[in-house]
This record gives sequence, C-alpha cells and structure tokens, in this order.
Amino acid sequence: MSGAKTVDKELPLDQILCGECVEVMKTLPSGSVDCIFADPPYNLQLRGELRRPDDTLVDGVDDDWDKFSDLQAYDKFTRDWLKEAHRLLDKDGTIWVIGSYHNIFRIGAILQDLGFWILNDIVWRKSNPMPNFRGRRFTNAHETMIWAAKSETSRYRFNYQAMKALNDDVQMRSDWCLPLCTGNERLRNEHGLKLHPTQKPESLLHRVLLASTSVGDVVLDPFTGTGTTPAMARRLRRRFIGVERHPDYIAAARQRVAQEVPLAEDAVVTTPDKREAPRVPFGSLVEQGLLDAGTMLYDKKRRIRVVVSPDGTVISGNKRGSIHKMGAALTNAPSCNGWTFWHFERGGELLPLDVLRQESLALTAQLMAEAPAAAAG
Amino acid sequence: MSGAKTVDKELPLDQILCGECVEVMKTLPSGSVDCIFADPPYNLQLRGELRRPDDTLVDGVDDDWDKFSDLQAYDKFTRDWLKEAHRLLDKDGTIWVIGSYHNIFRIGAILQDLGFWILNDIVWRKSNPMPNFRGRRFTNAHETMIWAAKSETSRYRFNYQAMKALNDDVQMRSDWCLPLCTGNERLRNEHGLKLHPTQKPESLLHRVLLASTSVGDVVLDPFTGTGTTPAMARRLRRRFIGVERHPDYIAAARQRVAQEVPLAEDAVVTTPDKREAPRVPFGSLVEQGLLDAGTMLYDKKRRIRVVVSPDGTVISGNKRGSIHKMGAALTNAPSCNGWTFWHFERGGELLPLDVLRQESLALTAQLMAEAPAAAAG
DNA sequence: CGCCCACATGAATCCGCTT
DNA sequence: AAAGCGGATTCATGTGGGC
Repeated sequence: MSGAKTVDKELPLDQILCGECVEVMKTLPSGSVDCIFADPPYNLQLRGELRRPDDTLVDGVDDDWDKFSDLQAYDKFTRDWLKEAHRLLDKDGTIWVIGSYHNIFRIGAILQDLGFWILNDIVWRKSNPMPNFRGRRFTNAHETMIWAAKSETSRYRFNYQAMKALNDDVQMRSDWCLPLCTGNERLRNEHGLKLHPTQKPESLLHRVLLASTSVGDVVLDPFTGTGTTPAMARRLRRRFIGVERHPDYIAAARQRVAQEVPLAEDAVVTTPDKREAPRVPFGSLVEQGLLDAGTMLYDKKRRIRVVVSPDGTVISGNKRGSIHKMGAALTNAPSCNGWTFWHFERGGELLPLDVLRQESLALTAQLMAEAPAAAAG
Repeated sequence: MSGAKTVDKELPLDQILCGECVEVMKTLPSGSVDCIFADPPYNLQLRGELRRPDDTLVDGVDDDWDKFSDLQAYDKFTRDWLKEAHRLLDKDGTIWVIGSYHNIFRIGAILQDLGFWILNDIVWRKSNPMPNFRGRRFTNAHETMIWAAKSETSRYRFNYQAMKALNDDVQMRSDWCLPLCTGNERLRNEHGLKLHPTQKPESLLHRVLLASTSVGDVVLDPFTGTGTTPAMARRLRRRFIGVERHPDYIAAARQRVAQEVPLAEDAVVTTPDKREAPRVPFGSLVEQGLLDAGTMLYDKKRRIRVVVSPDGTVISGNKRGSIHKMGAALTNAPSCNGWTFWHFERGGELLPLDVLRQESLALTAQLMAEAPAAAAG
C-alpha cells in the first residue's frame, strides 16, 4: 500500500516523535498511514487509593495524563485526536482503539459520529487478570478494542487466511484470550518498578498488525508509551510512526525498538488469501493448451456435463456461458464457483478445474522467472 | 427490598404490559423497581441478503422495529427510554443493557451522560456463534452487556458469593461463555419458524438475576419480547414487570410465563455473602459467654498479644481499642480485620476469632428457631 | 435402541474489479 | 455511477431420518 504513496518521502518513518499527539499529527500529511493503533488514556475515575486484602497498595493508574475534569473534557480530547486520525488514515485504512468500560463507550460513539465504520469490537480476555479485591463487582477480566475502517466504503485489509491459520484453521473470533504483559517483557525502571502502568502485551499487537496490515504498511501509534506498537511493527517489517509526550517513555521506547530485530523477510510471509492470487481467465487454459476445446466437463457426480468452447465458454444443449454462469444455471443456484464445481478427466478420475488453474499459475510464474521483463510486458 | 416499598400496591406486578416502552414506563411510580434488564433494538443496519457458502439464505433481522433513520434517531430513542428507566429505578437499583457493536457504544455513552454508574461491562461469549461467511471480518462471537447502578453512591446488590459458587469457587469474571438460544428453548410458531429473531438464552437471564437481585425483588424488562426475563424471574421467585408492544410476542410470553414453575423456596437460597450475615459485635461474644474477659488473644504467630476487656475492647499496655483498631495499630497497618487477625487458644491450638463469630451466629439462629418472637424483639 | 449422516440455523452493518 | 460478473466463503450444535 504505502509503496505507492507519493507523500512517503515527507513521512518521519520508523521514528518516535515527541509531543502532544494532536499537535504532532497535524504536521503529517493526509491519507498517509495505512493503520492506526491507539491506546489512549482511560479516564479512570478512581476514587482514592485501592488496597488488596493484605493491605498492599494497588498501583492504579493515577498519572496526570489520565486525569480529566469530566466526561465532556474527555469527549473533547477524544474527538480532537480521532479527527486527526481520520484525516491521516488512507481511504482504505483501519484504526484500532483499545479501552475499558470507563472510556470505550465514549470512544465508540465518537468514532461513529466521525464517520468511521466499525468492523468488529474485539474482546481481549485476560488469562490472568487482577482479581476484584473488594468482591463488589465481577472480576474485570477483559478490555475492548474497536476495529474500524475510515469509511463504510473502505476496501480495508483483513488477512483472513492468516488469522484462520493462527487459530488452528478455524475462523478467528472476536474474543482473544491473551495473557497480560508481565515478566521480562514488562519494562522496568532502575528500581524494578514498572515503567508504564498500562504496557500492552506484544502478543496483542502482533495479532493486530498481522490481521490488518501488510509488510511495508505504515502504522501510526498516537500514544506510543513504551513502544509496543513500534517494536512489533519493526519485528513484522511494517513501518511505524510513534507519538509520545513523556520523555522517559520515549527514551525507553527508542531503546526497545533499537534492540528489536526484524524477522527475516520470508518469515513475515503469512498464508495468502485466494482473492489476492492473480486472476486466471478460464479461456487462457485453452489458449495455453492446458485444456482442449471440445473437452467434456462434469460436476462431481457426473450428473451434469458441458463441452469446452475455444473462446472459454462452455456449452450444454443450446445454452452457452462462462463456467460460473453455466454451473449456476444448470443447478438452479444463485451463483457458482466454476473452478471448484466443474471437473475434467485425467487418468480415469475427475479433478476440479482448480487443479488446472494452479498449473497455469505455476507455468506463468516459471515464465516470469525465466524472462521477467518480457513476461511483465 | 421491594417488600418495604409503599408503592407496591400500585405496581402491575408479574404482568406483561402492552404498549410502547416509554409510554408504559411513564405510568409507573418513581423508584419502584430494583433491577432492569433491557434488550433494546440494536439498529443493525443490514444491507442486502447474505448467503452461506452452501448458498442457503441467512435469516437476518429485518424487522421494522430495528430500523432507525440515522444514529441521531437511535440516540433519541435510547435517551428517552433510559431516562424513564433511571426514574423508575430504586436509588440502589441496577440496570443491565445488552447490545452489539452497532449500538452498545451509543448506549454506554448515554448511560454515563444520564448519571448511571457503570459497574461492569460483561461479555457474553457465544459458544456457537454464526460464522463470518464472507471471510471479511472476525467472527462476531460475542455481545456486550453493561451493568450499571442508578448513581455513583448506590448501594447496589451484588451476590458475590453466589457468583463465586457458580464459578467453581473462583470469582466470576466479566466474560461469560454461554450457548445461543436454540433447540427446544427457542419458541417457534405453528410453521416451526422462530417466533422472535433475537430470543435470549435463559442461562443468561438466570445469571443476571442471580447476580444482581434478591428473592422478591421487582425486575422490569422494557423490551420483553417472548418473555425470557419474566420467565426467569418467576423461576427464581423474583417479581417482574414486562413491557412489549407486539401482540404476538405478548401472547407467547404470557403463555410461557404461565408454564414456568417457580423453584421451591429453599432452592432459590444462594450462598449468602458474609457482609449480609447479621453483624456480630465483638463485645457480644463476651456477653454471650463465648469468650471471657481477661482472655489472651494472639496474632497467628504469637508475636503480639492483647487482653480481652469486658466491654469488648482489647488492651495492650496502655493502649485500648477494638479488635480491628488494635490489630492495625500494633502492626502499623492502615486497617485490619480483627476477626481473622486475632486468635484464641482452644485445646492447645490457636483458632481465629471468626470461629467464635460463626458459633455466635449459630447460637442466635438456634434461639430464633426456638422462640422467634422473643428473639426478634 | 443406538449409531451415523444429512440437514438446518444463529442480532450479520459479510466482495471487488471492470465496464 | 450503476450494473455486471468472476468467484471466494462456514462453525457449533441440535434434530431427524435411515438403517
């Protein structure tokens, strides 16, 4: 995606910029990023301190950046940065925003108001959440991410097959069970205390970027914190732009990113979607000599048959049409994938046309390798 | 709760009322219900038809009641019924609202705007959701419920121990995995077609009511549909008020509720929360002769000791105070639960004071059973 | 009666390029 | 811009019929 953008040269790629997110975002050109991941302040309305039953203090989020005078102030803040996010996003780009019940409803409503088109709400189920110490509510065991396209008509990226592969070959669901960021992954200061109160686990960003971006895409994180998004972007060979205002976080994030080793180029290749394979017109099989005119095609159970025509149509009685149209017409179906419906005979058994399509693609790839310039032209 | 309300006589209890929810709600007195469960229209905005890969048609929600001209119209609708809900709710009451990403962000924001205090967002994870047939998004495998109190200062009901018991003795989390309403539970018309497009599973309402209401509480459902809430309320011996505008749904719901057999009275008693047990003043142990003045109390490791005073205070040197205050003072802790901190000697071993509290409660219960009137007075 | 297989179905914002 | 059309896409569960 980003490779085609003329604005690329102006972009501060693979950098973590210092400043207020809206101010910094205003310096970037419109439509210049493919994906945004945002972990904004949660507006946690914690009243006083919270203690565990053993009287140790729960280190809640009480930093200054998480203080807002009221809901209206939080809404204004949210609308301001989301407006800039909308401007920066490519027309086919998507945005992820993570939050809890304190702020996610404000964010979701404002996203919709600004014209973003929600694709999913994703539940991050924490495998090891903090228990509810007072026993007055359900254990708050999840956070919510909203995944939205720039507009209703966006042709957004979703690596469906990669997600399916990641989930034992069944569709990835809207609930993801992942552990909190702990142990060595958690950045700590010289006193061993956690550097950032809400550092997100790398596994979360790994899945987000794998699902919704391509290699080389530009990913913006307006609230970079300690740099989980940049680090994962670098690991997965995406480009990143981070924005953060706290110097301590920036220093930690830059160091972290510098230490991150990008995966080998062939290691970031994921299961491709079939839609992205080059289209093979059925007629080209006849042209290439992979299938002769006059060949008989059958459905799987040999109940229906058609004859291949030299122009790539197929004929049954006085009807003629594409392999798809004829498959649909002869079965009274609303549509039909001719590549998997029709079969040809080879060695006494029936094989789907898709086998020939694969052979055609392999043949083309071979020609490309032998004479790239000629084949491309 | 409701037993103490003087408005009870005016309430149309255990009925399903016919009409627009806001109109009907306006006829009910303020502060008259303990809990509200609402399953409002989701405003799904479905476009064309959707087919499964096997070409069968998905029976989507295309009912008129789910159509709104735009987000503003949906917001107005939502604000109107939530305002009435807020008025009807007892000051310590709670509300549940279920929705999907299409509408839940509008609802959550408006709840907050109206002064409701969100307690949890609960994720209903569907064990058997409908897949995403086109492979263009993550499987939409959950719906979200918001649980909110009338105000920040509500002393709302949460049956913590019952929820814990229901969850194999670990705290109930904010994500609930429950199957869809299918099979025999799903109400069908004479043609075997589903009567209501979005009937909720009984297990969901069972847990909701068990978590947030007491036996005898009044539960309002402004969008009753085919009556899952009334049916579960009746089964669990709660009172209900249903509101529904579609005559077919009302007829089905009334029949359904009539067939519902309430559980035996002793079957709906759930694990009581400790904080609901009658409070036992430490001094009453001395009064009851369960502990003699002058008895020595120790911490678990016998490092600290105090002496029991006849007035229920404990003494260490020249300091005197409650078991809690003295526990905190002698350990430099901000607070201390004296019942579990202090131990007494029995048969050569140290037992926590809590053992005596249980014995005191048992003794009182025994007295109540022998002579109820006298003990109560 | 039990096992096996076919079939039905669920709150769904469900395609994208060419002409 | 709207239409045409190639062709990509499903999981868990319950029910019911056949054997």
